[in-house]
Amino acid sequence: MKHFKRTTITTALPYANGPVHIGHLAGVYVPADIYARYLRLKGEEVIMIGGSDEHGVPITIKAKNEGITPQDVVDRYHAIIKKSFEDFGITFDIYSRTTSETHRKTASEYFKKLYEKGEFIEKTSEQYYDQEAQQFLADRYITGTCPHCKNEHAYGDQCEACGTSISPLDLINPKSALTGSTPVLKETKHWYLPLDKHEAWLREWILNDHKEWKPNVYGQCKSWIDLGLQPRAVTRDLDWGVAVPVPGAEGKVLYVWFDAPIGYISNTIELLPDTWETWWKDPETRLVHFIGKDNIVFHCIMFPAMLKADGSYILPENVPANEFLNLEGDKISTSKNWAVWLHEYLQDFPGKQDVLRYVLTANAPETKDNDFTWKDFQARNNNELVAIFGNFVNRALVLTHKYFAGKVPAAGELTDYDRETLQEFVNVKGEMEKLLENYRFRDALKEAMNLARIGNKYLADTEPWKLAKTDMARVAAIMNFSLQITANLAIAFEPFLPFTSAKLRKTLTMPSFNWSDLGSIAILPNEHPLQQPELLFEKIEDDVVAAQVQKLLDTKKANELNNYKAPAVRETITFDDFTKLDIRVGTVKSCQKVPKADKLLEFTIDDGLGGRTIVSGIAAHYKPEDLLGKQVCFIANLAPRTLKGITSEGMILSAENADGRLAVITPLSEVLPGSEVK
RNA sequence: CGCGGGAUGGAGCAGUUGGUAGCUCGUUGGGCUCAUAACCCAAAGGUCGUCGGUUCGAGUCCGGCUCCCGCAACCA
Repeated sequence: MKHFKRTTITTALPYANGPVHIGHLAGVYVPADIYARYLRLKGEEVIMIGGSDEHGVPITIKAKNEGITPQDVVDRYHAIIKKSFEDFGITFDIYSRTTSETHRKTASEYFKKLYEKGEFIEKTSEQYYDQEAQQFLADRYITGTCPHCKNEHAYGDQCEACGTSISPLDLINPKSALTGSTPVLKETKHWYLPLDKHEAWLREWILNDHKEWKPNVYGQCKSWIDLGLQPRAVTRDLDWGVAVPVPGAEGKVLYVWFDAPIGYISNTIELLPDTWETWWKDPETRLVHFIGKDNIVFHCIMFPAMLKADGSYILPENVPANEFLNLEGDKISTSKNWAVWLHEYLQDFPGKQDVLRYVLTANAPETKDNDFTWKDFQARNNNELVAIFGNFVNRALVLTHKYFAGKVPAAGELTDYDRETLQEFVNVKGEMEKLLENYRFRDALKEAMNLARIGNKYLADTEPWKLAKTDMARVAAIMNFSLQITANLAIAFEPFLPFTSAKLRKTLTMPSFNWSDLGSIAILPNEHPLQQPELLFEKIEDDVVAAQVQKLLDTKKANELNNYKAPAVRETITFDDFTKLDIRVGTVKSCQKVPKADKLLEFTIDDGLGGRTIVSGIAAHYKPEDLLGKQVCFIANLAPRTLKGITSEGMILSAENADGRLAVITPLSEVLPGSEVK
């Protein structure tokens, strides 16, 4: 493996139209922080760059909807995001924003340099323009009739009814989603980065030189390159963003995908105004982009093409993109509020940053989409952190305080069993390094956890509490050995669980510590003083996770209601059509469940004409006794139908709610059975 | 037939160049009692989405199909 002098870590810039959630953390920030902490612990030079992405159309839409300025929107979310990262222990060297003056200047100059070098091509095209809103419309903000299936609510890029991709120009009867007005076609000029000209070296660089990239990353790049790269627009007609700094570009800004990655550079400049170039241009610097799977082509193809077009920059050494984290079986969604928000977690679980860090790492979506559930969160805390890690540390410290007054007792000659145990973790440093340097954080964490497992087994097998009656010298040796394992835990967990590691080091009176000590059993000297143990983790009770689940269920319920739109009215019918329907009121004389059918209830209805039998599929919503004696409306002249061997003579009417719940229709006051409904 | 990734015991995940399927949690039984009813040992549980092919031998290679996720607006 190539040796580097220093490492520049970038983390995907969270879009400042909402707070950060566990999906962002699991995909990007937790792994990046583990990597950064690990490298620092080894004494390497490293910077971790972060910031908010604050430009783009959705922010302007959100601002418009709320009646505030885009700046208000990004100020609000930037503050929340920055604070929650800090409290969570993500160790950015800088967390800035793309609305900063430094960024505006940097991005502007970056564009200008490429422009002057002739790295762009100019194209004029016709696009839909909303005269009322005075802006060009993104494809998604144009609706109209689908040319294929005639669905009237197709979007400018795709018809969700028939699934075909379409161009906004094909839409019949286009309408602006912003104002509802009919947009007009208008010519506009844009600058494009000709990715096709970069294809040859990109192919060589990724497909030959970086076969070690993760399969999802490599596969997606290969697919793009094999399909042939197309020029991509780097400017847009919009008033929120970095102005395009060349003549003839009034009212145009840099497109976010061009703008945002330059944020990595401008934030480095803000951090290190004098030496930033070392971190971006020296071939002995390792550049690593931590991102989610949705951002792969931007970081592997487009941003490298931008860097190459400039000519003075290094290219990323790796782009360890993660897959996605789902929440309780459904995908996380900012707009549907289906998420565990970091700032809310920090409020609901004070002091438990490491629990979330642990769960997100142990279940990180490194190779495929994974699922976060509160039940799993509780189980991993109670059965792993508390029971294995916390418990071992507590055992070792309590026993030492009991037998040796809180001072590290003298080590003894190693027995065969001691040596056997040592053999199990003497290589832990090398193993963890190999895994961490290959971005396999989940496995590296498992390796660290294994130390605690070894410790528990060691205590169970050596049984110092029994030997205390006969052989205190051996007990001393056992406790020394156990405490050395505990010290190893403090080092090994620093990248993963920094708060816990700090607490543990305090208890062990270990002000300084070295990664290179990992695997050693001579970390703590004889007579080294220990503090009173405090519990590293505490159990999370059922009611706490139940409350979180309930919070999500409430959200889900609220979403269903918010998203509910009454179905469109059907085709007009004549009065004659209506009179064909014979709707009556009847009284329920008897009602019972139909055997071997989940949904069916069998009714006997007094219809004033001698009674009739009706079978209705509402067993999931009503118990038979709920409806006995009640009056219901039914269609009296519907052709009979046999259900589960019972002939149903009509249909009982009920209304269906958004969540699928059924409500039987009943007259407001009692009428004679058989009365007509008109 | 748009492109990429995924589908492995109850749950969540590993499975490197094809050679008798592993890990953590959970479950069951036993042991221990220093420890946050924690810890240790053992066992049960999978025809590796599906159909077909290559091979002495396939979770692993090839082809068809099904389902999930992502990209093509926004979103890790």
